[in-house]
Amino acid sequence: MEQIKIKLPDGSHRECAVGTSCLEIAQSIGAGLARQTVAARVDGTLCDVSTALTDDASLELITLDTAEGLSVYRHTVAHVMAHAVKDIYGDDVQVTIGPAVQNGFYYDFYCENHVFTPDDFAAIEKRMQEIVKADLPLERSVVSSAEAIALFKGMGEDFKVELIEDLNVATVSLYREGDFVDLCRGPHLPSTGRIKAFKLTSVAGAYWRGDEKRQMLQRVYATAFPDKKQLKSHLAHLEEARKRDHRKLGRELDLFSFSEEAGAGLVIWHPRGAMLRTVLEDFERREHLRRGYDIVQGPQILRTDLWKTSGHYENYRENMYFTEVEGQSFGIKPMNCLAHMLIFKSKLRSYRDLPQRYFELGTVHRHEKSGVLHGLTRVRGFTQDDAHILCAPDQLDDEIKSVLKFVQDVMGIFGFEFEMELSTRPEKSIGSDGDWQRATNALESALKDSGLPYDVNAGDGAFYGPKIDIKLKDALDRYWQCATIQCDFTLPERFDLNYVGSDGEKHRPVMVHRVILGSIERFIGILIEHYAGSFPLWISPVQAIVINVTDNQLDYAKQVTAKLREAGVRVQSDLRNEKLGFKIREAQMQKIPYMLVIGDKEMDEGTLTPRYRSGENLSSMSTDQFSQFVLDECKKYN
RNA sequence: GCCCACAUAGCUCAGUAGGUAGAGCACUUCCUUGGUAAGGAAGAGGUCACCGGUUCAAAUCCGGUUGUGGGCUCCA
Repeated sequence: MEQIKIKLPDGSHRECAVGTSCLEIAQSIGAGLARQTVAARVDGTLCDVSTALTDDASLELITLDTAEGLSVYRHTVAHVMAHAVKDIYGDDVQVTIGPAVQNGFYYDFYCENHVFTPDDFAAIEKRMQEIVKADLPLERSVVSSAEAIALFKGMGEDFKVELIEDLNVATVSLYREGDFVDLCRGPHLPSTGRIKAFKLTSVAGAYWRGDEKRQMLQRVYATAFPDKKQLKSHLAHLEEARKRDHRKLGRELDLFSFSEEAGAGLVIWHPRGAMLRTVLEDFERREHLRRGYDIVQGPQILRTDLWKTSGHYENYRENMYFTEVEGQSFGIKPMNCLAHMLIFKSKLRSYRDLPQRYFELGTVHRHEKSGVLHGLTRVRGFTQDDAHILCAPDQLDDEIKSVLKFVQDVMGIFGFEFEMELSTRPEKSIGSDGDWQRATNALESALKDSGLPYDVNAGDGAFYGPKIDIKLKDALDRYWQCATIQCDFTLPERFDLNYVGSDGEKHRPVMVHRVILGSIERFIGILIEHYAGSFPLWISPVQAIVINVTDNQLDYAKQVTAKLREAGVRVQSDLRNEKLGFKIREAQMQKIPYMLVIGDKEMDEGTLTPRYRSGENLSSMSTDQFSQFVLDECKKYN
């Protein structure tokens, strides 16, 4: 029999007979590997493990412990879910698409007669179990598009027909398991019996092909794992996320609220939340001054004509709030850059004055669509730590580098890791090739300089310039877009900004928009979940609470509280006529870092005994010692 | 904005053949003076989100509005 030569990723080669399947190669290497293998890549093309090798080729076996392998696994479970739904609801339901996603998979169904609810999950899961138990093989076949269209038309699957028509290819592949057949590129597990653990999680609406003008489908979300243990730990992870939900903690810790009367998406900061903000804002002001920024402040409203000049009126009017007084129309600012440009324009600028770095904790209002609002992370009124750097083109490089360093420093302080993305020139854009090149180079060289990995999103930049987006990773491994650095060639042009160069001629400055935390509201939302409400001492709105054991120490406890407050410690007291254990419990639930216990012993010694929220008791110390300790701790971040 | 669901005391939630409301915690008062995650008793607290409709009668059924949740689309 004719032999072929298969190259493996480690560089080694194997000889085998023509027609040997990928799975057989895996088996020849080891039974364990074969059990783990869910797909293969032959000469760079992903395929089923059953694929027969007909020629010399390179082969990579895709195992379940890789992200790709897990995706294949989940994709097969998605088919099983669609299969189960078709079995139960029959022709009432049309199947559409069902891909694997971040933590599981979904399948979109079209159905007019039935609205899926979590009450349906048990029945669907039960049917899925039966399909898994039947261990049906997934059989791949390749047919002409015309044949496939005829097949799906016959089944009344109009969405599949549309998909095939739009693919506009000669042949398509189908996967069949028992009597269920689905259009699919694959690859898939060899049989349904390989599925070990899955769970339906939620149901939601989704537009057909993501187009809001098209049919609304019913999306069933689910997740699947190689074994029950991993599924269980994933569900526990979700539970932990629920516990940390900033909307829940925001209420429990009395940080903020929303009011139906006031309007959606407008945050009402309670004393503790406002203190948290204040601490962050003070931190930001210090850090910006230290790095050569000037603090500025623009008005909340600006004449509508100005928003027409900037182009915002034309492009983002729908999302702006307007107000009219005495026949004059004003736009409530959705961004802070306009006033900053007016500052630059307020006098003649020399190249010697550059760069100008204007920093503003700027509160903006954007009318976000009602459906997108979410706690603090998506609101209609919020404050950005916004700065605009106006510089000469040859200064761009240094400026971007120092912004990136700034981001790095701040993220380190809060204990966030982050990822970065560079977005380059889109097709529709303004500005000269030279400008784009220079700006993109500046961004790229800063990224390289940082020594951190980054992705490139080619053509994903704003129409007015390239940008770097920074996504921070929180304690639950979720990614959040916060910081962004954007080069802008449009606004300096539109507002005719210029400076006098060393040659005595007028030149156009480049503008860099950048935020570090992004929106204070959003950042606080993320911080709450990142720390699960247990803020580090330096940002805790309440750093310590004085707790007396009995009424006997009432006066002394009041003196201690006053003294600590005087020294600059954010302190409160709980002097209620309650048992110590009860007051400790409440302080614990409020996640206050230090509980300062005062009984007769402390009163006699002139001390207090701090209890850290971990439960650990420190040794007794004087009021001065404690306040010094707190201030020293905070100084590390100042 | 779209799809689905939800809205009862400060909080978490009960309250289905339509007959004007209940628990726990929190709150107030009293008793208790107790050393590290809930001491005891009593009391007060609700136009059942809002507007309209059906009905002898609506927290309950219907429509609308506002808000909230899960998604989709969007995020200058």
